[in-house]
Amino acid sequence: MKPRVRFAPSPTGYLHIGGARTALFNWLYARHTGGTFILRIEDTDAARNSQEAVDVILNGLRWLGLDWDEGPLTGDATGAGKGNCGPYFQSQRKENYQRRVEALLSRGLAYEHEGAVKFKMQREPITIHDLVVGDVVRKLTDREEADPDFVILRSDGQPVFHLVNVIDDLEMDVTHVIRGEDHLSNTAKHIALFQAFGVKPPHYAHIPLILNGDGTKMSKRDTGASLTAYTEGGFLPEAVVNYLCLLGWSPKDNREKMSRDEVVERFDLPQILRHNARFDYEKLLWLQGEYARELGDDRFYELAVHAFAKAGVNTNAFPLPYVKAALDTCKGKFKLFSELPAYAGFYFTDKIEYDVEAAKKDFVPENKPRLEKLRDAFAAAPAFNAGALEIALKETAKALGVKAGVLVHPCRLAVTGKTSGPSLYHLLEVLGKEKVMQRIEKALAGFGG
RNA sequence: GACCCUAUGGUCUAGCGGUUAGGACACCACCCUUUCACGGUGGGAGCCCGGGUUCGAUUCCCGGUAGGGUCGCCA
Repeated sequence: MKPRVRFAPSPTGYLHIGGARTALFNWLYARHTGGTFILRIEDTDAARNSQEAVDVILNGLRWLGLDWDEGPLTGDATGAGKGNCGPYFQSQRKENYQRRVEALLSRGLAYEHEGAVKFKMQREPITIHDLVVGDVVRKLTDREEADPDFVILRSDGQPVFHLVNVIDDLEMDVTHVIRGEDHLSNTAKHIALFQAFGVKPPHYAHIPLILNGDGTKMSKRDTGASLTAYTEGGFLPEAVVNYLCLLGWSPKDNREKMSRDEVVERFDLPQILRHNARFDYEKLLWLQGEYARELGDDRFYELAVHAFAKAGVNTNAFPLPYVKAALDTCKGKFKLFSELPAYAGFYFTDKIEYDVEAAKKDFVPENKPRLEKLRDAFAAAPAFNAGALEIALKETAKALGVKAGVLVHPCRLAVTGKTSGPSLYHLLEVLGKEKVMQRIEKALAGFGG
C-alpha cells in the first residue's frame, strides 16, 4: 500500500514556519513515494475558527507549491473537498467521533466522569517505534501516575484533539504520521487509542523543531515565526522551500541549492536529523539571492511590478519598454523584492532625495566644476547610451586628471540620490538624456558653493 | 517536579573507532569593478564536560550539564 500522509493544521489565523516545514516534509514524502498527501483541517475549537483562518493555511501551502491530493477545495468547512475520505474539516465529522466514543464506552474502555468522557489509559510504559528518533519508551510522568486517564469528550460534548486526531488518521487510512517532535510524548496516548479501536497504529516520524536564531524556542510572537513574514517580505517560494528542506534534513552530500524535483527524488525519512535547528535568516537570504538572480524575465517583471505597487508606485504609468529596461538594470543586484522600491525608485519619480551623508561628501565646491564638465560631456555625447556615456565620463575624468570614481559618485548621487544602485552608465541610458540633464542641473543648483 | 528527545566552528550540516574533522551561510583580507551585488583567491573559527570500554575515542556505554518537548475538558 502506498503511503498516505497528512498535514493537519488547526486554523489559528496564521501558518507557523515550523508547520510549513512539517507540511513540506509530508508532501515530500508523499511525492517521493508516490503516496498521497492529505490536508485535514483540525477545527474542533469552534471558538477560534473562521474561514479566513483556514484560507491563511490554504494560501500558505499554495504559495509554497504544496498541492494536496485530498482535502478541502476552499476555506469553507461545509464546502466541497476532493478525496474519498471527507469531509476534511473535523467540524464536519462529529458523528464519527460520537460513534467511536460510544463504542469505547460500551466496551468499558472509556467512562463518564463529571460529565466528560475519559479514556482508560494503560499504566505500563508504551514503546514508540519512531522512524526518526528510534524506539522511545514513554513512561508515565508523576502526574499521569496519579491519574493516567485523559478526557476524550468534554462535558459540553466536544471531542478532544487526541481523540479526533486518532480517529481521523484511522478512518483516512493514514499510514505515516510525520509531525513535530512536540507530539512525541503524546504519541503514547495515540497508540493506546489506536489499540483500543482494535487497529495497528500508523508509522510515526517525529521531526525536530525549529528554534529562533538565538536558540530560544520560536513562539507565535517571534518575528519570522509566521509564513507571512516571508510571503510579504519579498521572498521567493522556491528559496523558502529550499531553505526549509535544509533545516532538519540533509541530502548527505553537501548539496545546498536543490530544485524541488531533486529533493523529491532524494528525500526520505531516515535522513531527517534528530536535533532541533535554529533558523538562519542569513542563509535563507543567500538562497533567496541565488533564486532571484536566475528568475525568468516574465516572472521577474511581474514580481517587481507587484513590489512597486505594494510600495505605492504605479509602474503602469510609465511606458512598458521603459519599465522593463529599468528593471533589467536591477536584476541580480538585489535579493528581496521588498528592497526593490528603495533600490530603483528613482526611475519612477523626479523627486530625488539625496542621501545626507553622501551629499556632504560628494556635493562639495570642488566637485561642482567637475560635474559641470561631465554634464557638458554627456550633452555632447554622440549617443545617449551606456557605451557612449562611459567613454564620455572616462574622457572627462582623464581631462580633469582625476579617477573615474570622482565623477561617478557625485553623478550617481545627483541622478538617483543614492550611493549604490544599478550600473551607472546603464541607468543613465534608461533614464534618458532629458531626465539626466535635469537632475544634474538640479543637483548643481543645490551645491550652494 | 516527573517523563521524553537532543548535543560537530557563530549558524545549517557531512563524517565517524585510527581523517590534516569536509561543505555551505556568515565573518575578515586581497583581487575584479563606476557603486552595490556577483565572481575569484586566501584566512580565522568546531567534535559540551566527566567517567568508562578499547591498543586507540568526536564516533560506543554511563553520568552530568545545557537546550528543547510533554504531562489541559488547547491543538
